[in-house]
Amino acid sequence: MSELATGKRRGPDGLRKPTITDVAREAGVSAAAVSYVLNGRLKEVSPATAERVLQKVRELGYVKNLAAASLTGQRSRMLAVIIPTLYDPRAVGAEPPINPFYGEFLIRLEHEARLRGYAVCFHTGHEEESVQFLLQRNMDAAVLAGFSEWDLPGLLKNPGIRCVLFDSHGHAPEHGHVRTNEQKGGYLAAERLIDIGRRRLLFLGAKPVATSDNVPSERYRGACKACELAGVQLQVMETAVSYDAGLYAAQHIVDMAVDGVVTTADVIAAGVLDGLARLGRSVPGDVAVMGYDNLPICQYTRPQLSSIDQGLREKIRAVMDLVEQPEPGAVRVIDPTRVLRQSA
Amino acid sequence: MSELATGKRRGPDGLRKPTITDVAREAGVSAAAVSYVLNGRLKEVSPATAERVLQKVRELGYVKNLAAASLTGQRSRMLAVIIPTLYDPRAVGAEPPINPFYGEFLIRLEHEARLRGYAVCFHTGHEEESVQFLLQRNMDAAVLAGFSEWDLPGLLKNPGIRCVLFDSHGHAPEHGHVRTNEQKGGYLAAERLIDIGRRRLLFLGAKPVATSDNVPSERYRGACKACELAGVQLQVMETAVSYDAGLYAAQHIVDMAVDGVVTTADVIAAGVLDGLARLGRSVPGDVAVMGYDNLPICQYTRPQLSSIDQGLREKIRAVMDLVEQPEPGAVRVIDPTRVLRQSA
DNA sequence: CTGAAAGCGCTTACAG
DNA sequence: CTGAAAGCGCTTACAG
Repeated sequence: MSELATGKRRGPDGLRKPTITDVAREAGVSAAAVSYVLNGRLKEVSPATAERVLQKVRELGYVKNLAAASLTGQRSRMLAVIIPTLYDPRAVGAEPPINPFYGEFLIRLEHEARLRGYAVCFHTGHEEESVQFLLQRNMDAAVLAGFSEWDLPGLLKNPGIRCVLFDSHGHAPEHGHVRTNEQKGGYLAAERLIDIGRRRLLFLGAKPVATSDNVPSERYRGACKACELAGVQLQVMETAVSYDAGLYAAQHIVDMAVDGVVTTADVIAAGVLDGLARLGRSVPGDVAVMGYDNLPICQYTRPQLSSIDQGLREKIRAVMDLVEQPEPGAVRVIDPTRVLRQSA
Repeated sequence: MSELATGKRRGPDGLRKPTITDVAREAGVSAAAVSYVLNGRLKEVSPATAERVLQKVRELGYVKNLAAASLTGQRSRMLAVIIPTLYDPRAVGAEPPINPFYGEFLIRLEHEARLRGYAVCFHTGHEEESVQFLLQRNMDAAVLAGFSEWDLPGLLKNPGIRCVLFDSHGHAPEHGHVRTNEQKGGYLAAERLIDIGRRRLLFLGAKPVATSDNVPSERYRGACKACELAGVQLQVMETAVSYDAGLYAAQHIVDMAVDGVVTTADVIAAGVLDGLARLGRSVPGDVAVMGYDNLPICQYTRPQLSSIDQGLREKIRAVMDLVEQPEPGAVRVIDPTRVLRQSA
């Protein structure tokens, strides 16, 4: 308490963290001069002074307090990632399964962000909570991942928040957007099944609503197009995005006498694979299955999952480009690719 | 530029984010009064004033700037997670595989932290970089995940950083520690293999150095104990923590005529499974395999992986307890449990 | 090239 | 119960 109440942060050794004032005193210059040196405004300061300051910075182990710096209107070089749909809302309370895609996404984004000098915070709360989070912490930008139309308004009409929308749908002309060509992804998945002779296809995924333009719906539309071109039948079944949902769907797949399945996530496909195995069906013999995301788990399943790779690396770079150089209304669409393994 | 230079953050609509001063003016009180209300120090302020302030807060959509608040010595309610070993250092440049365990860890930690009012940032850089990161951003605490003796010194001898060490080894008596009883984990894994009649075991994992006390070494020691008790042979092979490393190890497993494998990560085990399949060996028939971590991928492999569950949920709670109530030198050791599936 | 001053948004003793 | 003042650590015009 006392150490905090005084406003002087002290470590276990009782030492105060050195401030810009300490450095200034030690170097015999003003705090302003130190600030100039630290910010590379070398024309404001003589080389000799700069050298002396740098020397003291090293000696004292001075590190700039970015929270204070951000207060004066500088950028905080901190970035928030908001992911509202991380947990299956139906699984509240227990330990809900997590789509491993988001772990990949977060960690790879942090890597790219760090190279560009940004720190990343992430937040999985909903609407109101996220807005508070962003406003409170003075974030330079927010990466909104997997948002749909109805999640957006609160976030977007708040002043001072620069957003980049990732795999999100909704009207946000002031912000940048990065997404995969989802229609093409759905098309590639269905096309593969058709190419290997399947004629009764099933689309399996979260809310594939034909009237909306969210991610699963776009993929659905792409799959439809492939099926229409080939004169092939496409049924739909809504499921949660989880292994268990896929497991559960297997019975329906058998009942419907389907011979090819397009999923919207590798984890769903993994569940389908196991469900079908339990029911004695062979994959891809009886039913061919396409995953989506091309996660590492595609290698682990038996048979290994054919999947759609969304070009995550490229998307993440596009996100960071828009964070650094905002372009209101910019839309970067990355083309997905098909990765064939054993399941289709 | 101009908007930032003035220090007034404006949104796309040109509105300044309301500050405590704005609220004070509107409510006809001093900024101090608003601060008191906001911080629940209600005895400092009359109920009528409090009501008026709260009313204006709502009206203006005021949100406290936590960066500013943390400057005056308050807690920032922000927490850093540092994970130095996230990427395989050998795989620099390319897109290195990520152990999915860390994604789980991060996401579940954020969930628990959020419930307790903390935001979480994470950082995967090494030593110097991490120290800078923590110092610059005024973090309340750092969760150091997977550190070994040689990574620690720089972080620990810096003033003002409260740390909780997670699955880490090294001398840090001023900080709290949370870990699994790794010896028991190794013991449980080897014991299972012995129980099902295996007599030639192999330990497969990162740096299982018998002289050190890092995580893999502890597990190794546990496995040794089980083998000694049963008079069973235990060989060792060092591998990276990845699917490919496991795949690669399969040939050696066959060459060594081993009939049971203890791994230190589910991803390694997944690779072993596939490698053995390619070589025409059956699991668990010819070789039984134990994973470690009990990740969701244990369900996806064929055969499904028997594994050691490290009680992540409980560990995360312990971490947050120590973040909120530091106890220098506290060591919370969680017992792992064995989860049997098909591979052993 | 250098320093004193004012300000960022917030909090906390301290007088009234 | 309330307000004016000083301060947290930093930055930026603005005089010298």
